Amino acid sequence: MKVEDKGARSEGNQLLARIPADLADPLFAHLEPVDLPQGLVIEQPGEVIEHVYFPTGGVISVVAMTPDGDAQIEAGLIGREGMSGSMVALGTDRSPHQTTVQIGGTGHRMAAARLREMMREEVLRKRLLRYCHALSVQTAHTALANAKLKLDARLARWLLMCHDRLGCDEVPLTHDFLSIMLGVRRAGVTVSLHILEGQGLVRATRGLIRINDRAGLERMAGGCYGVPEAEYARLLAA
Amino acid sequence: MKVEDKGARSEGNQLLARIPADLADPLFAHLEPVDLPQGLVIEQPGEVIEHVYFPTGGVISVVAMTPDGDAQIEAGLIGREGMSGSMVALGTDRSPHQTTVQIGGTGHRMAAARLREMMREEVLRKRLLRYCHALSVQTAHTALANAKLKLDARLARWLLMCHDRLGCDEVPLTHDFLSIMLGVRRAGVTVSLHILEGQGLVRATRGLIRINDRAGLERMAGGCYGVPEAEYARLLAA
DNA sequence: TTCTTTGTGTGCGAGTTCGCACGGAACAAT
DNA sequence: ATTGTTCCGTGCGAACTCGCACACAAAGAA
Repeated sequence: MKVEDKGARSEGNQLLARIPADLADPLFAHLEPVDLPQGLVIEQPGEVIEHVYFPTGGVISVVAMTPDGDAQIEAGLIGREGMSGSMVALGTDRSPHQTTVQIGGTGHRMAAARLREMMREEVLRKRLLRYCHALSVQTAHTALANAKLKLDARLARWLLMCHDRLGCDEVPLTHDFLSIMLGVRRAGVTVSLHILEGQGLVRATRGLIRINDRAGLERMAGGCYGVPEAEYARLLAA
Repeated sequence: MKVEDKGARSEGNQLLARIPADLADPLFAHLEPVDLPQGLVIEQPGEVIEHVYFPTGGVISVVAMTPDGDAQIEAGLIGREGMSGSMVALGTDRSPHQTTVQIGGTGHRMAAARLREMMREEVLRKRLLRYCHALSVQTAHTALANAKLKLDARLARWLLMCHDRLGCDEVPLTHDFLSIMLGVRRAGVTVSLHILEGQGLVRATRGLIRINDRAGLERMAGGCYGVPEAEYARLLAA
């Protein structure tokens, strides 16, 4: 294996980065590179999870829903900083949520059974459990945003979280997709985007939103962006 | 130690119940019975958690907030089925949330450091991590309820979750307290309670809400109650 | 090109919650 | 019995989002 290989594989996903070499080798032996096309359903509610995914690009979202499926909302956003299937690390093989690829990208996957074995390694276990905590803080603040923010602000927050994970100023999504994530009307998203555009924070064209002013978006999100991100940084960054 | 003692201590908190005897004895040696008066602040955002609490009565709530504290919402409800300080089990000693006693009661507490040691025991670790998962499902569905339900339904859901944890039809709370938990106006709670009362689901008097019709409340909550409860039952009940 | 699909812009009435504000009722303490 | 405090009921205009509906525009297929 060439030196770049290790660098490349470590850089791709931040959860898997900075793992000690003696652990990294067996770990990566169980990882399989995968494509993550937009729309791919990774987990279905109540169904056994076969693989967990470590994105290196793109965005995955966890959607909480009622059993009949007539109400749904995004409860978690996952990119190269995290992983899907965190509940496997918590000792269960399924969950009542649906998980899909929001923005296409790439990543690595591992059989859920392998992950359960690898969790015996203390370094990895600690890291993944801390991520579970960070993810649950994110979900809690989504609950906060859903309850207290108006649409413009929620949209700003969502775009910021997406921007963090993409590492790129262009978010390839339609208003329709966003409206599902935020649990609002498609027309409402259109209007709110105009407000953000009016302030020069973003620029929207057909199926694409370009982030122009992060600081402005953070202001717009009114204190509801940042706490989960800080918690992640505290526990899992460099 | 008398036989009843073990029965009593095991029955009190459902997370600690049904722990094998050889583990239960060292575990309970580290537990200290405590009173949980309404209003007691158990955790402050960003401050190190000294103890984790296993309620045997009453209700504890986890509140997510912005750093300045001018927006806050309940993100988790904990009773005798669970514990406070689950993030200690996930490997961190603090969180950005505030945790307080909503409805006074009793419980046991353990030093956070002791819990970290006890987590080496596989049986306990598995059980607590599964609880972390159940709690995060609860938070996700709170996000769902906050986004999609109107106030009557959210209130119904909240009362149901409280009822589960109290094992008693009387919820001793003021409209003001409820309004903070739900992140709405106090007056809004008053009106919504009248709607529930109008349908004979509850009966409210000064500082007290009596649950009359659980099934009716579940209908009112429109599918947003039940999923986290089922997940808990699947993973942690008998 | 022409047609079709998909995505976006807009309008309007209705429903929900907000913010504010005040009156009255229950309870505790003196 | 009086006072002070907490809690509950109510009203009103403003703000936000909804649900529905339709026109237009851009991209792709025939």
